[in-house]
Amino acid sequence: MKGAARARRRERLPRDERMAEIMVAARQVFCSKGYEAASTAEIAVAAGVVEGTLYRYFPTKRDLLIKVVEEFYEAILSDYEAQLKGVRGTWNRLRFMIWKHLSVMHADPDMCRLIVHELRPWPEYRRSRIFRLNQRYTQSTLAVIREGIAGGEFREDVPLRIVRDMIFGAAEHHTWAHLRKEGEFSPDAAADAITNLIYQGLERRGHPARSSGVELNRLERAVQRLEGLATPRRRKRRSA
Amino acid sequence: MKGAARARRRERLPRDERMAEIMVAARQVFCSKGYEAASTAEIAVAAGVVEGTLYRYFPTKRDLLIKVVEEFYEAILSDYEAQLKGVRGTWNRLRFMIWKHLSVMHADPDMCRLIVHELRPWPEYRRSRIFRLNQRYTQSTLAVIREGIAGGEFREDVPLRIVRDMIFGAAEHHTWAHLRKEGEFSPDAAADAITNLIYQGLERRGHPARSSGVELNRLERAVQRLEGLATPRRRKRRSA
Amino acid sequence: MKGAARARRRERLPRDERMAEIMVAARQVFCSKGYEAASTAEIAVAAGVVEGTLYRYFPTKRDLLIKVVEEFYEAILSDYEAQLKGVRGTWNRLRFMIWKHLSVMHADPDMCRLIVHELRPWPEYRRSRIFRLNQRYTQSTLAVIREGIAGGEFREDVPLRIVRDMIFGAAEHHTWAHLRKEGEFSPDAAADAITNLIYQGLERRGHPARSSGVELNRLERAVQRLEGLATPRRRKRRSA
Amino acid sequence: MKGAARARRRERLPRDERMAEIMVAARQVFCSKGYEAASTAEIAVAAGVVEGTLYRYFPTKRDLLIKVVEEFYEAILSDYEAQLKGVRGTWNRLRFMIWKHLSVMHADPDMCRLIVHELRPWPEYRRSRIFRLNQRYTQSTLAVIREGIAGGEFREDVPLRIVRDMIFGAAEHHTWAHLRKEGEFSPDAAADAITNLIYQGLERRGHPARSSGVELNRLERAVQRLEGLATPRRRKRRSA
DNA sequence: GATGAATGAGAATTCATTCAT
DNA sequence: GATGAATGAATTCTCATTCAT
Repeated sequence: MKGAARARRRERLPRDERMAEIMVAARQVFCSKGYEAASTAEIAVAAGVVEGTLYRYFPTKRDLLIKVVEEFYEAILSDYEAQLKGVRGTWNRLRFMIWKHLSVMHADPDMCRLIVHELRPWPEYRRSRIFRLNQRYTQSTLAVIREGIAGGEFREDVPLRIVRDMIFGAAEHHTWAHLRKEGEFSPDAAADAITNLIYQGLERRGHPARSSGVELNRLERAVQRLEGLATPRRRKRRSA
Repeated sequence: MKGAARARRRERLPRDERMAEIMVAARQVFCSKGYEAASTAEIAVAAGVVEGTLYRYFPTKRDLLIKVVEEFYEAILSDYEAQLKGVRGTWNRLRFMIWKHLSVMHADPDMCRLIVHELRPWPEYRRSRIFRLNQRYTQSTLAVIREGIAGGEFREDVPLRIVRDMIFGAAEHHTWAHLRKEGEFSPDAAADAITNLIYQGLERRGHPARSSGVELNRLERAVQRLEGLATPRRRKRRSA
Repeated sequence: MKGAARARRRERLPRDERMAEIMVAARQVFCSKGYEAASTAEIAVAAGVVEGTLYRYFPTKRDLLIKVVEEFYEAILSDYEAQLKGVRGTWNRLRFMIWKHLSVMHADPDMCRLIVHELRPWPEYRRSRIFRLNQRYTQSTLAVIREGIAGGEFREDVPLRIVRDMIFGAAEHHTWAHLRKEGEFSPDAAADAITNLIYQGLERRGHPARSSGVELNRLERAVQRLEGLATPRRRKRRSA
Repeated sequence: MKGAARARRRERLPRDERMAEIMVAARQVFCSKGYEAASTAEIAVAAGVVEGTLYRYFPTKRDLLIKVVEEFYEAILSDYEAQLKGVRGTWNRLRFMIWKHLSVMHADPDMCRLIVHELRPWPEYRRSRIFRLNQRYTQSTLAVIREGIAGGEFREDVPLRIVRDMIFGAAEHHTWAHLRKEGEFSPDAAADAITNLIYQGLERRGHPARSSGVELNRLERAVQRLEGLATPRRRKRRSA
């Protein structure tokens, strides 16, 4: 054992690779035990290095978590803007953003719990890149709402901040049990329900002059859904 | 000095009073420093007892927090049901529940942060009385929605869980910065906006215009069939 | 062994006694190994308690050293002022102070090394009680000099600070090797020599012979004038 | 960026130059942070090399400090013996040595603190070249005293070691606050005061047969000062 | 009922030094 | 000659909880 350890000792890796290995190990340990319960000793063992080596790459345990989460976030957000471009129609675009958000929480509940319950309450969170990445995502979602307003689908007096809070708050609340491994949820169904509720909640109402607006709106939405189906990428995702 | 301390020491209090004193002290310390950072030593000092005494009343520090929060919750929820009885109209009743929730978060951000960020993530939370008290509050809110449905104001296919998640998720998201002392919000304005959005989102559409809805409905059903043909899985989910 | 340790475990002592025991142990360990090399673990073992207990009495290892040194200092200085009262004559009184200082260094070289080499260089030293205790001792010594001036034994232009620096600096320099256990010295002989040198250095000159000093003084003033002409700046300094 | 770093890396320097660069960097880091707080990593960065390179030139961090200090010492002491030759008269020669010592401490307090507080307490100090260089300086100073004895100016029973301790101890004590950046001092004024005190303390006293010795001594000193003024080098320094 | 002395098992972090490349 | 990745032992301080008095 000791011999093996010794042998291992001089397994030199380029900086980037070692860093990646540590981050993989850290992610796994953090996710399975939570930040506090994860000890640097355990992470080091999982990474196949000694504790001291960790500190050559990350100044503190906290920083290590932050880097791990940043990496995760970047991977997640890297292409959603591109994907969004392929989706047409306000309802579909809105649903795409909501569904995407829910899907991430569904696919990686441990990591999301880590972010939501451990990292986000930290004071430094608001100065972190994660916060900014998150803001970008949020803004993209609100941009869709703004398009809806500009296009006349939505009322003009939409309280954007509240809408944002409703969408992301609902997602968080809805996935709560799942993040704790105490329940399940369907990203699809939830995305539909949230999107519908928000959509109808923001919809421009029939002025006296648009008496039949309600039904027309419904028709419009049906058409939009068809448009959405016509978008190849959307379809792929849907069937995934 | 020593004499005074000695004198103090003999201040025997009835069990209830001592307990109350400890809880007051604990609440103050927990709120100002957070659960982890609050030490039993500090709480003991604030309560004017020694650490050992704490353990005569509360088996663990965790239990102490739970008791403190329970007390807070009970005080908050004690009369809202009575108050709700005095409010008429679905919109008003809904707004009352939302506003009440937001007001508590506005008035006592420290305690709410404690609940939301510290206590709720605990595994034992779902078995705690706080959870059940919270459920009762939640159910009361949903009861208002159900009344709306029963009264014909709201659609019949309202996804109640999602509505609940939107309301409470929105409240949480909206007050996030305030709980961290990094921002402010208006309970009134937020309650209005959330209520409006939810209300409109759930509203049954076009009663008077119902007459001309028939063909449109047929049309929409046709569209839905088309969608179903295009993405079989989607349909399955939707009907789930 | 473990059984014995367990048995020991509940050996409860009043606060003062336990504190005293820890300080005795700490003093011994600090003295024999130096501050840095002394580990809290070792001190705890020597004191017969666990490490945690140390921290119930002293907030940090540094504080522990400070308290240990303070106690030592107080014991040393407690009665020297009384003792000084029993000594008559400037030379004797001066010698007493110097001898006392040297004697302490002779008797407790480890502790003195600790103070001189470890504690004194710390930034907090000047705000410590030790510093003030030391000042008091220093002042008492200078008071003797002042008496000598007042009594006409010493010149009136004695540079007190420099005298202080010479006395205590000499003591430190002279005992240097001894504190390092690399040499010996005689407090008596050293006290004599230092006292004599200081005494003669401060002595007022030629009272009886004063009569013939007049012309010589004139001569010297002339020389000083010459000097002043040669190096104007120098003169300025000197007269400052 | 990376390219530049690579380019830099190949900057092969002759052994001496690299060594010199490292020593300059080390000196700066040691002086500003102290020995313990200075990390080899920081020194390496300051020197523009990697840590490993340091160890190609200096076996340990301790050795590096020693070398740095040795270099400093040699530069300081290189010409003082020559300079001393240009100074005439016991008083002046003595003052020159003291003033020189004080001036170094005034000019380079960081380095002196390093020597006095960090390096000198080390066990290896007495075996280091610095110790011997220092001894040489000390001996030169005592040589001046010996000249004074030989010339009849000083008593014959002068305790040389004590005189040495008084001079250098006084210097150290007097500069103490300055080395800690907590105070100032004037090398000129201090040199005058110390020299005078030592001089008078060692002065041969009027035997009965030399009743007027006191005044003559004063005259002698005045003359000596004149001699000092006649020495060109001395004068330069003085007026500097 | 109250005290308060004592526990004890960590856990994160530091950094001089080595040596394969 | 220079690199720079990796080591690894060592250390202070924390604090909820216990239990003899």
